[in-house]
Amino acid sequence: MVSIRDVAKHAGVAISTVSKVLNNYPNVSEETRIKVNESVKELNFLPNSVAAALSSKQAGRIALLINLNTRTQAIDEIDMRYLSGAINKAAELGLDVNTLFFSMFEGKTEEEIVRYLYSQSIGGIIIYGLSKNDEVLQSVLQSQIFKSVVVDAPIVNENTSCVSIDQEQAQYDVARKTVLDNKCKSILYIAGKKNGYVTEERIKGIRRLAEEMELDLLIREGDFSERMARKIAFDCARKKDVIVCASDLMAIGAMRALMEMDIFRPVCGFDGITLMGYAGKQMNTVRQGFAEISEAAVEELHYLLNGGEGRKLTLDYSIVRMQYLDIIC
Amino acid sequence: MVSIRDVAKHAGVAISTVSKVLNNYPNVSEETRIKVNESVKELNFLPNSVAAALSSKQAGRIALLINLNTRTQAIDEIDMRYLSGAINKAAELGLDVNTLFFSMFEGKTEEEIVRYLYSQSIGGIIIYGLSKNDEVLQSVLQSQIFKSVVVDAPIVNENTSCVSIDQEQAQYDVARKTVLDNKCKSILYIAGKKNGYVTEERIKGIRRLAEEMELDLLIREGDFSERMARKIAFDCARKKDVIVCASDLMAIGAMRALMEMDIFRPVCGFDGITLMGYAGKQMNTVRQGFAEISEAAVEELHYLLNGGEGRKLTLDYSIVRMQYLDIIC
DNA sequence: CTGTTAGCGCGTTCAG
DNA sequence: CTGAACGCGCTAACAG
Repeated sequence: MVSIRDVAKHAGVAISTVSKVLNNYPNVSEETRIKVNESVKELNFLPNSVAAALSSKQAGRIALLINLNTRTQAIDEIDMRYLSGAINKAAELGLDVNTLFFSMFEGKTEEEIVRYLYSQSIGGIIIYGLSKNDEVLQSVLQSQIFKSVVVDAPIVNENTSCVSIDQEQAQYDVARKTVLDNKCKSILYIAGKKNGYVTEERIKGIRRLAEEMELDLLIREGDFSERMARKIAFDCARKKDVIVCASDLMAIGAMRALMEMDIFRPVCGFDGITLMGYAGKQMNTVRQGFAEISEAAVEELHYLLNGGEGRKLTLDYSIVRMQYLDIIC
Repeated sequence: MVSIRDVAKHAGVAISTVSKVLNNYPNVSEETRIKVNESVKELNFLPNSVAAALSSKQAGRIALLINLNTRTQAIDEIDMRYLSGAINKAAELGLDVNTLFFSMFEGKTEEEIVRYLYSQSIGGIIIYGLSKNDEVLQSVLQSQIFKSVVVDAPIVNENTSCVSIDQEQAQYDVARKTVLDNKCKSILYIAGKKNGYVTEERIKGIRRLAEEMELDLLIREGDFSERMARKIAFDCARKKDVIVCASDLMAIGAMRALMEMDIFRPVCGFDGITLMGYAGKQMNTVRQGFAEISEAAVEELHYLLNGGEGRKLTLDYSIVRMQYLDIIC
């Protein structure tokens, strides 16, 4: 295994000089910089990230904290895209990644969690799927011990950024398109989980639309569950012209109910997951680029780790019509 | 941050003694062992795994190599279960995990891959979804530089174990049950991918069944694709009594075709994924415990890293009937 | 059985 | 602008 020492010897300079070149420090002459870089290439040197982490004390190691959805298991797709987006981007930026699940911290205190992260020499974390009920993780964020990026939850402080699409506007847009396409006068809105940050934003969006277009609006809580959405649709769909759902999964549930009741109502969803293809219908949905969101989160964490200050980032989305052939081909 | 030095001081012993206790080395008296353990608890000490990895030179760091299925995106569920099973078990055993995707190694040479793994101080790898076409990864395994566990591919040598269910028997079992339940005389078998290790085993299973029960057997390659399976079913389903598919996803495709053709044929699948619920029908399938398989793989790697020798492990499976209500409730 | 010592590979002062 | 020297937290020989 070729180490930084070998490179130094080969280039005829000191170890620290090599280190400076590798980490793009200023005080190195262009001449030696080139010499070192050549040696690096010739020897195929790749710095040992473990040693680097130990030495520089938590600089390039980050943790991905994922809230695996064990109840509604069908939406692994979202977590998987988050994961692969983050891991790929991290590799690109030279960050080491540690994937962790919320379940590993169940019943643990804030102190225990912090200690564990310390023991892994972790300097920054990205949190996916945080809800208001995760008090312990919330206080880890508040403590600001780690640089953090929160996906889809509005938490910002000096060391914490948040990344998300504009949920309010997206819900407004997709619902508006569906309403206009079908000339509706009343809406059944099946909302998400009670304490979800995202849920509230989306409700604001649908409320704004209803006001602007003077639509009759009925809101029910679907808890992001297909089954619940199905039940709600059974109970309320007849009375309304269109069904707007806060997730694709719930949209599937609603469509099931409509098919069983043998009535037609336009339905729209939210997320743009592939699973949609299996419902056998087509509909409007908000396509969130989960991988892209995750990549942005890693970049943002990288920025924080390099001294940046916490901020709120808003990403783009698009309204698309999903249909069977789009997906399977 | 409390380090091993603090523990040593607190317990009134040398640093190395603490290290020995932590790693369960033999030459320590029961007395000091207890003393040290008490100090560890009092100080809430958690060893820094990065420093340990650096010092002990690749001992507790393993890589998960996952072949993300980008074409048929619907089966993220399987990879997700593999991942969570492995990560949880690794945490339990005190192993550090690095999650990597095949795509990160595309176009890379064996040497580059090895160097990268070295740079991460990785001592062992687990490979999911390896096929005969992945020549570079194959040669990494052959080189035996890393202790390895291969899931679902029959590669064994001194430093490599493989873990899998008995594919041949499982295919035999699920098809047999379906045939007996429906009194069939002929089978359409939609097989998997051409160069898949698993595909061949399953074909053996269906062949054995056909011989034993004197059934007419037609085999077609479905490439694990829903769309391909749908097409095959369109072309061949009428002529046969039952459709046996080498994956749940293909079973969905076949069922779609049957519905469109408005004919009935019993269908059986393989995997037991949740996605099945969305097909709206019920059928027999082989339930593989993906998380359990993955846990076993990590345990096996742990065994190899501690000096064990490569071997072949076969795990259990069950034949189940999947149906809508099972899944959503 | 215990303590001392020397690294692991790298980052980072601080003289020169 | 360069290089020697120290330390990160831990493991592993070796001495005592």
